[in-house]
Amino acid sequence: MRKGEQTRAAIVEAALEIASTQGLEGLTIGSIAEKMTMSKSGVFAHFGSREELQIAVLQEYETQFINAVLFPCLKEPRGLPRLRAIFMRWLDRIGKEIDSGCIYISGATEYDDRPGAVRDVLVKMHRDWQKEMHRATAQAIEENHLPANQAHADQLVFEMVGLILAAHQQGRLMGDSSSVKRASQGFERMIQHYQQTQSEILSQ
Amino acid sequence: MRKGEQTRAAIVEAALEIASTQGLEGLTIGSIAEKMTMSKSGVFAHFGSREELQIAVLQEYETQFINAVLFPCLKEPRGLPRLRAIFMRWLDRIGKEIDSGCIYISGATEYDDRPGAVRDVLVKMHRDWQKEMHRATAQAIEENHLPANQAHADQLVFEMVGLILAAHQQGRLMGDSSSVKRASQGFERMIQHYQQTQSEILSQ
DNA sequence: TAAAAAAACGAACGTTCGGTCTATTTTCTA
DNA sequence: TAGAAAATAGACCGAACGTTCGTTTTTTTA
Repeated sequence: MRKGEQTRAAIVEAALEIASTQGLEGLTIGSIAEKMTMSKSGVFAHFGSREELQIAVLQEYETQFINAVLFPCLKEPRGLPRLRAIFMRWLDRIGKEIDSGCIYISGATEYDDRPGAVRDVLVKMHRDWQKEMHRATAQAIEENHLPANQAHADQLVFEMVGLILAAHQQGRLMGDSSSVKRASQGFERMIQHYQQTQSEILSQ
Repeated sequence: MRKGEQTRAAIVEAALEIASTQGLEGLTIGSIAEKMTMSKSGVFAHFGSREELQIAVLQEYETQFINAVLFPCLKEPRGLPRLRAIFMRWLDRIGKEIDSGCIYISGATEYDDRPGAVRDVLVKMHRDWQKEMHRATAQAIEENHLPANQAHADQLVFEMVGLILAAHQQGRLMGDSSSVKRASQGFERMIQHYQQTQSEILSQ
């Protein structure tokens, strides 16, 4: 019904804010209730379990992530321009999340060894996102913006993930204000290297 | 006294195992007590607080880490050989920790937004380790194994951190069995690139 | 070997957690 | 606008948490 959906959406939004700083594990029904000035049971009734609530938060994050990072880049030309745009928007978002935290990243370490529905959803989201990155990279190869060796695509995605993770950790834990710049420099250096490479290094 | 120190060391060891899989936050005094077949209060008395216990676990991890990763590499020739040896041993350790988990990495996301003594200790350990990496990189520059631009050293350390983080996440969360190989390929590619570079890209 | 010191125990504490249940209020619908 | 359905409140549960405390057992020392 109308009112219920409205409240549910507001709860998920509040929960996402809490989960960003406290992690999905630090997300408690009591803390949401307080933030919403509602009773615990009122919050709880919208989800049925904490697990469902955590999954709802993850799905909301995914929606926002795709809207903010991927969609605006689809108007860029296929190939390297689009790949670069995606990485830069991703990195830009990480930069903004240095204050708040990224639940994709915190969730990854929280749930990398905790089986269950939350982990399954999280893994799928990571996998889906990396598939998008892989597609953009493969297109850059098709367009001859990068040398024609599909084996490079996985490696490129892997290294992009690394640059993002480093930017997040160095920015948040170590207080390194130049971490975003370092990640973008790393990206440009990586692209430059692959463009020069006659694909003799990794194909072997 | 004799017996007390012995028990304390055994507790820390057991705690380290638990923290590896459950994280420093998932480390409870009850779980240690169970593993040690001791009473909760018996475990507790050795530390005085959970925070002290967590710090003891971190210090034990640091000792093991330095012994396993850094020390064996000091007999390698200064410069690139030693730098490469350090990275490879670090990566090798991460590979072994794909089953158990690395508390440096899980702790980094658990405590990146949680002020306190545990975070302070964790930050110092990360900082100290990155200083070691920086030193090894700077020596490689001194030895002319890498082009003479000290500005590169920070960037190299940053990218190495990224490769390690990616190997850990992809291996543990995504079940990617080739993550260690990808990280080592990334390292070699990075070194190769810096060796070719006439330092015109990053110095600007 | 007896006294002193250290180590370990076990019960209980106050608190917080996710979750349940019932009653009441609010919202939607016929 | 009356009645059905949905939403919320509030009291409560059992379990787990870190921590405290008085007591007992074990170890060390004199």
